Amino acid sequence: MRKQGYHHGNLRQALIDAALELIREKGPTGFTLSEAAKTAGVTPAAVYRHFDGREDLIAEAARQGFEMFADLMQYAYDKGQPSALAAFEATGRAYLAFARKHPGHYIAMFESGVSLNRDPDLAAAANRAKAVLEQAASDLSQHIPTNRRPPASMVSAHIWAMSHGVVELYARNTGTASPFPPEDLLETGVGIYLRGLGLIEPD
Amino acid sequence: MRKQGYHHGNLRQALIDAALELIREKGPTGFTLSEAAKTAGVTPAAVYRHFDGREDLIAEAARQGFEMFADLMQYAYDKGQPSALAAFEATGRAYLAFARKHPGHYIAMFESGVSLNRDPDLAAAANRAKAVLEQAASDLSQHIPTNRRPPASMVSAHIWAMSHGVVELYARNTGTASPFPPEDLLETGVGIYLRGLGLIEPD
DNA sequence: TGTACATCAGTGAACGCGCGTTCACTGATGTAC
DNA sequence: TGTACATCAGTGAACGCGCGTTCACTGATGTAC
Repeated sequence: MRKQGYHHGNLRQALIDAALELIREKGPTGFTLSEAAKTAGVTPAAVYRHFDGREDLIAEAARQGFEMFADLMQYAYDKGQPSALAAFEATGRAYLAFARKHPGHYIAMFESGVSLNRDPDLAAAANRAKAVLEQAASDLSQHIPTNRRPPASMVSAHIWAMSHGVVELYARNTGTASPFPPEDLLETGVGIYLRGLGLIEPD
Repeated sequence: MRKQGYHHGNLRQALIDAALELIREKGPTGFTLSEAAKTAGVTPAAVYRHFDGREDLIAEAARQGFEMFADLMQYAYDKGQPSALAAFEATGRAYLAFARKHPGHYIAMFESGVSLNRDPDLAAAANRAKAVLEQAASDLSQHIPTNRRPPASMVSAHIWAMSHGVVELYARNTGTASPFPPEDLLETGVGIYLRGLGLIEPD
């Protein structure tokens, strides 16, 4: 344990990490401030030096998650350029990849019941993530004839919904045996959807 | 309050109803056995005359939910006959309608963390619901040329995922302002998807 | 119909527990002179 | 460099609370004769 602060050395981040691990293991319900403190090797009271309380700790974990999430999707989007289609598909894949790689963050972000509006920083991070997907959807929409073009925000909502659904239903070990790997499910689902938009070839 | 049992008159169902209401209001986290008992006008200990404990009560609420869910989807499926497309679309709409009309049940079923395998009756009810959607997907698949036909269970999983995603992200008052009514979102999303399968006209 | 008895749904008190939070404190770290 | 002091991260004890669960009980309902 490297000491870099006064006593513990970055207890703040250690608490967030402990919280994320507990959330991942036991769900947002199972997470307790006391246990997070214990995991970090510290008294529950020490948490209050860094956070306003239990909710604040979860919110900060969620905020960090949204920052990473937005970064990852932005990176995928950029990497797919200049093809609007490649950028869009990469962004969708980044969604699932993030959920799989950082389940604690994902749960804190979407299942912990924390309000995105409780904190401006949290809201900003969440909006940034949403904006990336909307940008990708908007770029893509340019390739659809105007009269057949759904609003970009609707396309983005469809993809977000399908991604989230796949994560919740099939990318979690919830006893519901997944009939297909989640990645395949999302890939094919988005593929069929894009074909429906007339954006990829029918065959 | 009509008395039809010994003292309370169907306390068992009253407890389930109370649990559903509490789950709807406060989430699966906020639900407590004690409060459900209080709502039903009874001592916490009385719950143990009818259920093995807290988990068992939630599981029973979820089971009843899956029964209704399966019934509703089956009804929608039947009503859409003999058109495979109409049956499929009606089934998808029934999904969202159920989630909107019975949020307590929906949460107990999909967000309470209750394992579908803890009880054979619960598992059976859940499987019945799943089977209806798979049947609808299978009927529909017959209209797709064999070489371009994805497995019916995959189509069913796509629709389930999108429906669940719409419910979780846009049909709940989670502060995330829905850009479109959830019904429209699901309707258009499924429509685009079906077009991608070549099952409805491109225009 | 009336009485004695059996059943069993719900009571009320008690339990041990872990929770989130508060508070005055302590003692290691950092800083001014 | 050395000393006195200020800062403040973390302690440890305490709190009130509501939780799920148990237990011996009570008393209303149902039943046998």
